[in-house]
Amino acid sequence: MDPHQHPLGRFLRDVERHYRLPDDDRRALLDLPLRQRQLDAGSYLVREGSVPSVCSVLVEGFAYRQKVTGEGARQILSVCIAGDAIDLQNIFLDISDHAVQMLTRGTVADVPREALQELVLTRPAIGRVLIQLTLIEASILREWVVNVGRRDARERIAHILCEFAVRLETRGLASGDGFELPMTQEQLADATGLTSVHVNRVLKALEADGLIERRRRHIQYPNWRALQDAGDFSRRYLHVPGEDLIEAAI
Amino acid sequence: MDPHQHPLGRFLRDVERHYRLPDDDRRALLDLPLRQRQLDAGSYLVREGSVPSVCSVLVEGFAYRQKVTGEGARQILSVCIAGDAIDLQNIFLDISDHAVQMLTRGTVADVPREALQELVLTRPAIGRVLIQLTLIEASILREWVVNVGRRDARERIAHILCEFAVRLETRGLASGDGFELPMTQEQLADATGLTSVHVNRVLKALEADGLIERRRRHIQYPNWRALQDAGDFSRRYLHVPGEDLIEAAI
DNA sequence: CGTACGTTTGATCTTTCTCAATAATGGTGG
DNA sequence: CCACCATTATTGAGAAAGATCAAACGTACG
Repeated sequence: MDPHQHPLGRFLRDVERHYRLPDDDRRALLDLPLRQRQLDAGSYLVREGSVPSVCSVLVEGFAYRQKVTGEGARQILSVCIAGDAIDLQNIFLDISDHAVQMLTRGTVADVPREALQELVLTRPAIGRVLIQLTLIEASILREWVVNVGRRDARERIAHILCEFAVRLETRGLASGDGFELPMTQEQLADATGLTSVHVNRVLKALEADGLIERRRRHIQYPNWRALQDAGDFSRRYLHVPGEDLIEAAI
Repeated sequence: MDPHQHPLGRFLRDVERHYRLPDDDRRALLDLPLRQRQLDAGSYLVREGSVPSVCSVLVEGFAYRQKVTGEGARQILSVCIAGDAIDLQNIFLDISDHAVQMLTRGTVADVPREALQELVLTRPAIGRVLIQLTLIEASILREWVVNVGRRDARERIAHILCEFAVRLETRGLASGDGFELPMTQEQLADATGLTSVHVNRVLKALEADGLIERRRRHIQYPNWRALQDAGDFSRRYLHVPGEDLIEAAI
């Protein structure tokens, strides 16, 4: 069976890149009951404070996690791309501590919470790999704390662009030396703890310095090495499987 | 058996606050092979890039997670308190993406990685509750991204003080309206993305406004409600068990 | 009792924010 | 296909939060 036909195909490919599943475990994941939904940009997948009953996987499009402060400032916490499980958080926590919203139009597959819980707890291979995915998300959050806490605006923007590039490429959603940035400059600002005005100026500066090229939202990096340096970026925190070698080779 | 006698006693009490374990699972955790170590402030529990072979539980004292940028700036990612498991991250990830260092002198109990892995994967109740703990850590990280990304200095400091107060009190390590802050102002700065000079000024301002009182590192908050407001603090993200009620009652 | 570390204070400088206005851009109904 | 509208992007000028630099002051501890 071609996993691309299945709504969870991209998710499963990512899972198995991290840990190869026994046939019956893969089968069990593919046989999970699910309901697909088409969603517009801006629609909520999870609301802060809600009690989730499903666990969604992003089939197509982009989404983002988000929290709003008492003063109404928004902080974006992560960007989900096609193939990401969105609510691993909520499998075993009863109240959502943050919101998830679609960034673009897209498709999600909702899986009943209990069904996934059961697979995680009774099938060691599935448990292991989903824990791994959860831990990688936490690793990315740690890097975001560093990004927002200890890097200046230029480094922050360069860093987040590098992260996108690597994550999209790993998923096969971008090729070579460029990608389509799925967010506005305002959203980029909310992800980096800056204002949209400043993001705009930094993007122009990066462009002026030849670190990126832009046509609308399309970003290219003619000098990938230089962009990584500008963003103090190292892919280690992404825990991309099989890339310890790459890191060692550089 | 009095869990206080056992090195993992505090950890286990915290675990069971989240999810009550069957007797044999509790037994299995207590029977885990472990080696205790006494450590000085500053000693490393985990180094970035290392391949961990043990999973440590903090028995006594404080520790902190940390990452250093290319420019040498340090960002503290979380503070571990007695009873915290330190390397849940590293159970299923092979290379550590950050360092963990003792904040004070203290004691840790090292558990072989494989032994804990096995318990998590074969005993659903243990798997469930350790996943919960991992997810709560991720929730705290999200709040830290917000803190550092979208709050001003005064809010950041007030917020982290509130977080300490609640976490320490929950563990029975602080009582009523005060606690001993286990870190220097410089470390507080590294946790909040500020400079130590500015942290000092903000602390004085909070004191001048009657939000905190200080004697050395001892912090008191005569007006707990006001301190929470100043820090835009809500305990929801800490997922303290049984406190949905409290939140609802306020 | 001196040394090292942590805290406090002042003066100045930078980065980034704020406010405000203008220009592109994409989508929509006629 | 075109005019119009709502977003989004861009630019400028001034303000502010926080950083930096430098020095003095406490306090614990060997």
